[in-house]
Amino acid sequence: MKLLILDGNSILNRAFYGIRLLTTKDGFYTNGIYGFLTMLQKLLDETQPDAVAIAFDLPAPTFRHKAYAGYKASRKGMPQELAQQLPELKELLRLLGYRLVECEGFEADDILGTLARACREQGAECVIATGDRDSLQLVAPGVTVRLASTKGGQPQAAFYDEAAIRGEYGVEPAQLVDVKALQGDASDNIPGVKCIGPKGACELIQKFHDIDRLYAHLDSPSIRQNLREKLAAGCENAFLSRELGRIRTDAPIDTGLSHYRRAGGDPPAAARRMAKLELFSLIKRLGLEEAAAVPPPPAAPAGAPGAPWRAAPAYPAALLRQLAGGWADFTAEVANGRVASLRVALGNTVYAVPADADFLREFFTTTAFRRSTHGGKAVFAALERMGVSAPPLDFDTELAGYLLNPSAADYGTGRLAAEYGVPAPAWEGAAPEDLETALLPGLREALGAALEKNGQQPLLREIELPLCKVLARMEVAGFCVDAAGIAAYGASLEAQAAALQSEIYRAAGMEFNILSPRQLGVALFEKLGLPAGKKTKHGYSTNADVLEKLRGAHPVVEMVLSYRTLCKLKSTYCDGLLKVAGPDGRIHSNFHQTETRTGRISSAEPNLQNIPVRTELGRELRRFFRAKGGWLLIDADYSQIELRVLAHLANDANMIAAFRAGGDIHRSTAAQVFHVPEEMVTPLMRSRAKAVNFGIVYGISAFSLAQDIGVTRREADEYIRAYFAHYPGVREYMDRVVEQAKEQGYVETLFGRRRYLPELSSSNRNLRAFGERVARNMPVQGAAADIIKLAMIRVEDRLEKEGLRARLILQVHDELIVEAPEIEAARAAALLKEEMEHAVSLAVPLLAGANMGFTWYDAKG
DNA sequence: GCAATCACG
DNA sequence: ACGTACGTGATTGCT
Repeated sequence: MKLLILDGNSILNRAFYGIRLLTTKDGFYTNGIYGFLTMLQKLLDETQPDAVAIAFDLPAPTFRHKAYAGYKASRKGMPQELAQQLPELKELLRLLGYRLVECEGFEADDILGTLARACREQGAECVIATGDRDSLQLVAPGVTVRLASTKGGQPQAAFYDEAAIRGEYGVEPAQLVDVKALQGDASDNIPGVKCIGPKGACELIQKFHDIDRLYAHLDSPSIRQNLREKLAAGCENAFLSRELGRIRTDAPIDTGLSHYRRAGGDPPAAARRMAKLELFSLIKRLGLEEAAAVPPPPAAPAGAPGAPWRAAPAYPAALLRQLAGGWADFTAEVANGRVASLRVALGNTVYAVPADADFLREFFTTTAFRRSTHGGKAVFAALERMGVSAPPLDFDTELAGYLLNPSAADYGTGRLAAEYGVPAPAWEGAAPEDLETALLPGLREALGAALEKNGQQPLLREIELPLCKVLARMEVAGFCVDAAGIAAYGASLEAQAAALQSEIYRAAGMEFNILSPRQLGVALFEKLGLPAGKKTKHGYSTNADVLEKLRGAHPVVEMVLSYRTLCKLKSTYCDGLLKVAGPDGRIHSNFHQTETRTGRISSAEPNLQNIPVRTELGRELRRFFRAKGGWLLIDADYSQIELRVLAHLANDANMIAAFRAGGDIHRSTAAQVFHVPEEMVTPLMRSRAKAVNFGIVYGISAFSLAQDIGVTRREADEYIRAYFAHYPGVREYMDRVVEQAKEQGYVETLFGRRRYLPELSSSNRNLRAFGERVARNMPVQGAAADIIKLAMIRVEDRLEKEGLRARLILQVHDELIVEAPEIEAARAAALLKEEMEHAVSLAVPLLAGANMGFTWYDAKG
């Protein structure tokens, strides 16, 4: 028999402070629960116990409080973020079948002691898991303590048996209580003897065995006079401390060890509770995925909700007839980039149909029924490759999940079903792909209702669903590249880097890996003795900001900066892009539609939204992004879209007037901030004003603005003050949006795109400040994202309606790139600019500039 | 798998 | 007194 005993409060504490704050989308903290259950699972794996007892403190005072009024008096209560997790954790543990032990008047420690004693008396083995060294006094033959701690942020665990304690303290476990009697314990407010620390206490107990004998031999010549005086003065405290520190072994609890075998519980209910807490990775780790699904209601007549499901083959024509007037909830099987078959859920049957282009054309264009799937972009991409053109879908469960909460980790069907309470289809032994299809009707209804409640249906219908198709077309189209040109450019970068490398070694007087921040730190700050600035977790910071300040200090600094640039361009861009260039000579990025928390799209594998442009060397890369033979690129970008959105949202008369006047907004801001007429604005003033404008959108602080533009904090303060004085509407708007976010728990864009901000109710001020900045920024960045999405939809629509072959190939947040046959280019450019500028109507005009060229380099202004 | 760095808007 | 701009993705080094 082996019993695992957990010190519940101690482990929960460790978990809470050891793991960064996690919350559900509406702000319930879960990091302690997550950490506790992860740790418990690890303990079970490690110790393989036959039974488990989990001890918790009760809030009532214990005998220790009665014996000593100061006991734990200095201890602050649990922060509210932790306290709210405790009842939830206990309930989860009960549902998982664990036995919790609490005892009025006693602490968890005493429960551990009592159970450990029961194990010894009954010849059972016992492992105590805790984060508290006090329990080490319980170590005995058959009783070990697994002590959890954190070392440099990393969780550590140490096993203590008798030998380990002798090794570390030089005393027997039972003597530790005497050590503590002398040493005291600040965290429990146990006094001990003044001026005696851990070392002195151990030495004395090693010599005298316990405090009784120590005080009996206080006149011993081996004790120095001033130590003797301190001991004498602290005598009463020492004996009181020992009583406070001694763990009791007689708490009135159940000591029948077999009663702690795991039993009962309700794992499915536990899994559903975890799903509500959005602890999906935990569900997976505990192997409860199946159980997490909401159980189907009891059997019902075929076709009714809850009736058993089945799979069946279907004739295409018959299926189309059957779907008429209703919804087609489908999944598509894509093979070799083509749609091979469809599965359609209808009346508790999943019909499988082989797909050819004719059937797909009918299925995806008929107005006889509505279509919904999970992740339609892949379907549209496959249809595009098959030459099937289709209107947008009517629903998409993945996109709906994203709109309901853009901060979720993923949008898997199982996860969404658990979160939104969609019952699992009643289907024993179903194939996974059938099961997913069968889940879709219920998911569509639940998510549709949630969207409706939020007023987000238009956002789905008018933006995300049509955009999904545009993105698919862009992915399939790709961007033509000159692979040979990239390779040659890469070879030249490599040669430059190699030359620079030897120069750096010579200048530094040593060879090391320049790309290793650690080794570079040693070289710069230890070998060369340059003044170290900021630090990172691992040592010196060596980022560009730090090195920039050291430029003049040593010639090697500038070389390191150049070396980094060259390596970055070579590895990320040349090597990276060549790796993914397709056999068609084009690069096909993936555009992620459910990735960002603001509503932007992102680009990956490869990322084409971060191709260098700010420095000339990097910008050269854009010469290798080109139009195919006989075609041209058109690059159009919005001018100051975020500031224009801000002017509109804040309804600030001055800012609106500035944009309507059509001048240079940064110049006009500079004139206001520096109290000079516009003609007197210098380039430096303008660039500082530009930084202020950016900062405002990001939720500025004077410190960061000062850092960014290299002025004192006081000056930055003054700029911000002047800014708000001249744009009072902006200040009012910023205050209003934060206040509203705190009331509602979320912010939203003009179009109803939401982001929940649990950070705003944190007791951590940094986190709260972050939440406030996000509250100011998201409605601006998000609305700009909404606007360019609308523009993309309208551009593609117009190009198709006007019968042009030109098409969108890339979006870079405020910039659209179209590839057009030369003969269409002028028309396409005009159309592009027009649709971008008229995507929405704001209080200020939207302006877009368009350029043409054979390469991206030339087309970008 | 994470931290540090750096590319973009 | 304290930490400090919003949103991404890819690469490298290192545990």
